[in-house]
Amino acid sequence: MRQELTNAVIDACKKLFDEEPNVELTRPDEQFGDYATNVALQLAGKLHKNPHEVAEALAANIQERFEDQVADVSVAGPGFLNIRLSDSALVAAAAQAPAFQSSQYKGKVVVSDYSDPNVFKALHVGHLYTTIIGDAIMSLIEHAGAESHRTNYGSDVGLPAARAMWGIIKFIGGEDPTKLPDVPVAQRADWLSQRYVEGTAADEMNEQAKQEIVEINKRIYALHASDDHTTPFAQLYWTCRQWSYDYFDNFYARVGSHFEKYYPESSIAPLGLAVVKQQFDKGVYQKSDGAIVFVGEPYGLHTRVFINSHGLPTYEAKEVGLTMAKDRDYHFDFNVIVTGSDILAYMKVVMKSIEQFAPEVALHTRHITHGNVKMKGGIKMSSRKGNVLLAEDVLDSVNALSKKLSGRSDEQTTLAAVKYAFLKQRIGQDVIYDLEESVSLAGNSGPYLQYAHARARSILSKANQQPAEITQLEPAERSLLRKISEYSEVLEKATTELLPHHICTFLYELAQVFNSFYEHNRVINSDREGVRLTLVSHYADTLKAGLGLLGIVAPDKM
RNA sequence: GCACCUGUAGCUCAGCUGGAUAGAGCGUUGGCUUGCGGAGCCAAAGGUCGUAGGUUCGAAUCCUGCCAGGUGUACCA
Repeated sequence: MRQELTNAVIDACKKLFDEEPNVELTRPDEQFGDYATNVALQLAGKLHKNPHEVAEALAANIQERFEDQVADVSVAGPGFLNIRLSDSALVAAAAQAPAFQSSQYKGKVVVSDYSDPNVFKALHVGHLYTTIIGDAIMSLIEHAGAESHRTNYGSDVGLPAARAMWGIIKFIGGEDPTKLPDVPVAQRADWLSQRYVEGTAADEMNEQAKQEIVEINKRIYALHASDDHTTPFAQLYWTCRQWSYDYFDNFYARVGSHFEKYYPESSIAPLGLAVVKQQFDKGVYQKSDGAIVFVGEPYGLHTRVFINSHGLPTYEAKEVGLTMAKDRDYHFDFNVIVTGSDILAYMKVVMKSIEQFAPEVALHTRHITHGNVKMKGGIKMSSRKGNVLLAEDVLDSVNALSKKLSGRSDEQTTLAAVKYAFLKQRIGQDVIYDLEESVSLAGNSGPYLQYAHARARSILSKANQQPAEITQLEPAERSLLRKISEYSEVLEKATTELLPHHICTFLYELAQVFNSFYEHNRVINSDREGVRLTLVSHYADTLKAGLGLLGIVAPDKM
């Protein structure tokens, strides 16, 4: 309906004024109508006419075209054209399947990587955030018709791994894998992250430890190169590495995420190294101070090291390897990478270098960046200092808060609260995490929406009549249906911009409209029960669909 | 220094491809429960949209300067 109206407005402008302006139908305040456009204001200046006259002429023309579907076209304010649909047209618009197939994504292969935790380190609130964001973005793309593949770039080599290994060896008093069973299963993840913190501290404070860690770093690469699983050092490494992956899997299962593939850095580094070396020979990369770099200055970027002077690949070379591996494995149409905004500049250099030898790969890669999660007061967390808020602690503390409120522990409510709290904010800026204020269970929150859904389902389950076809609407009913009809437009916007927060904003507004309706209008045992049941049913389905895209369960009871 | 991002109510945020009285939540104050689930509803107070200019019929939204904060700026990720 929206598209038909848009076309009609354009056509009317052509016929009446021989102009083809940019027409966008917006959703105005309800008092003005269902759709509005400012074309008359645009044209008036150009034509040197009074905007009201232009608008009046357009209004009459548009009204003629839609006898049944448009109830009213009026001119208001400085010259806005306000269109009000007839009840039957509104019913039809709202009944449109909430499916939205985007031509941009339909049938396309989209591969993503996000979350990207480091082996040996604990998952902190930042991982939780990036996982939730990444999931929602991929849901949107998937829902738009893409064939999606979610991957996770887990780092298991490099300096952080070396620091952790140093800490492990020091703690157990030597390269002795038989000591590992002493660590209780439930504490493995915590134990590893402690060793990492110790290794990092030593690396920064102690010159001898620093030397040892450089050596360990080389040995880790070497054991991968020789596929060593037998030496004590290798056994220590592989066992602890597996502990980390088990821990990741458990956590992702808890939040409802699933990655079809891990790309461990160890398997990516050789490819990155090879590609960079190969392209070095072809002149893409250059030698500088014993390292291999990409010179970014000609492109307005800066120069970065891809292979360091020890011959080891840096993050940049690994990122080259990862991108090429994803293309090799999936032949993607789109490659989506979700990370914190702190690596924006690096990624530009990496992609610019890839563009030199695989332009289509670089062109089809979209790097989405988000802000950092900060503590109340804007304090930045640091895993190196060990003062992080762990991902699981966030969930556990919200769970405890929820239990205090409702008297029982409910993981679905907890996840809804946390996911929604993170998703409702536009992606890009830092988010402040505060248990009391940010992760709320009331107001504009996930649990509010779950509750709203459960109430609606409860009404439906207690109904006496069957839902009836809507032929005519009372004002409050119309407001509700009007809001429901916005869903497909919101979905389109969220998908086009890859910004899930638009869905949050809409769902909350929708629930508010419904709750207000519900408070003032009886459904069951009213003389309009059948019609209202249809509305409630439609509303509940819309809520459920929207929450589903956000990765939030919409329970029938709670 | 340079580059990028941010600055909207006490707090946390929407609104930003220019448009009709700048909106929510939390918090504060006051109402609503013999009725479909009160995690709810209704209402009030609270804003020179960082600041100074510019463009425009019209600017929170676009442009420029300034102020404040954040991130990045070669062998960490």
